[in-house]
Amino acid sequence: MAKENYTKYVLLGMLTTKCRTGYAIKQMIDQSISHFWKISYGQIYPNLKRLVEEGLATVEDTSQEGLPDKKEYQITETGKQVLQEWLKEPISIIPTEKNELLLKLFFSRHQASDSAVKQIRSYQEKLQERLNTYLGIEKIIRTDQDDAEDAMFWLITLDYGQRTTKAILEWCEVSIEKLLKKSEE
Amino acid sequence: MAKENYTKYVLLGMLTTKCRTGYAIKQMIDQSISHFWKISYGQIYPNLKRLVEEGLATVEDTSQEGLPDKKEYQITETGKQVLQEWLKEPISIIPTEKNELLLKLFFSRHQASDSAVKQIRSYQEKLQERLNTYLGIEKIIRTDQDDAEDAMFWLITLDYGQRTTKAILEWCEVSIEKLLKKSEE
DNA sequence: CCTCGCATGTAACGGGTTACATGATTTA
DNA sequence: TAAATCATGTAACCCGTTACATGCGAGG
Repeated sequence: MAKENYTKYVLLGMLTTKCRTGYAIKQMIDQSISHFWKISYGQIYPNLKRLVEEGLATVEDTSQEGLPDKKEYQITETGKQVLQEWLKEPISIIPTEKNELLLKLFFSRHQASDSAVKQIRSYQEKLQERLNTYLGIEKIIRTDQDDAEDAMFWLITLDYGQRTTKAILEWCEVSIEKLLKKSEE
Repeated sequence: MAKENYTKYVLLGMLTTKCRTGYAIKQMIDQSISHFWKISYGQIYPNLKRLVEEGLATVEDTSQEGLPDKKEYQITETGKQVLQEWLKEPISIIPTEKNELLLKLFFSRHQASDSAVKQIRSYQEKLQERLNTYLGIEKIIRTDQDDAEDAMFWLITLDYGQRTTKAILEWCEVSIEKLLKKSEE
């Protein structure tokens, strides 16, 4: 029941795009999958090294004029196979995402109603910002013709974010109303 | 920027309900907030101990006939205050939940379309089950008149789960269609 | 001269899961 | 007699975040 090392597959997948360096991968992630998968350099660099050790990628040191040296990674055939096998593997469990707002609401009997309403409102604002970010990402994907082959799948993942965000936004409205009604009584 | 120890507040909150022992808390969580907050004994017991050390709860050893000994916890006044302060504190960030399905879809250009469709279908089934679980929880909440004061808030958190799940279910339908259309071409 | 962008890396720390250990009683 | 329920607890391990360290070059 070993926990899967997803980072490995993220890196492998990213190496199938134009990304070649740890730095570029990080940037790419921030602009594409960051709404459902964040990653830090603390994970990227050690794991890239590991990929090479496992024969799933190769490195090449490149010195650039006027810029710091890079390590350019490339996925190997074995790496591609490992990626494809993982893609086929069915997802075992849908993990439950922890939600601090819901946790607070769950115990909100110990709080004034308007205080709970405030919490939801601030959540709402943040979600609205998030929705805007999604629109930004969508623009990037639709503009960048380099990745036309990938675009469709990327847009599907984006759609997920947009739909769920909208649903939660509606929930915010409804819940605020419920709470206000209650405090009127 | 210290990471908050949410477990502490979960336990504090649970101690405001009928739960008195670590075992009972675990059960309660599994039946109520498990859809947005899971917890294991490995967290519960050490943290209960810590609550007592910090004066947020008290313990009492109880021996029962025919049953193992228990440690009955009770929240203190300080504990209640700490809980209430935390409830008021606005949520800093909405964390991004990691989603394995989206990760796979994002890289699905390296996979046959029907394989991606299979992934979504299996996700769909799991979500359907989850929706059923939510209905089960709803029944428990609506039946159990012990917790009438809490019920409203509990139902609000449930509603969140139901709405988002339905939205994702719709997304599944739409995405499958998109993929099928694509493979027809 | 300072900051930003490019670029790589590590160590400490903290949270959480899993597996293991124990043990009584009831029920099938 | 085996399994399930009640009940508590720990240690190993993994994953990930944060903070820190380094260093060059361009532009303001």
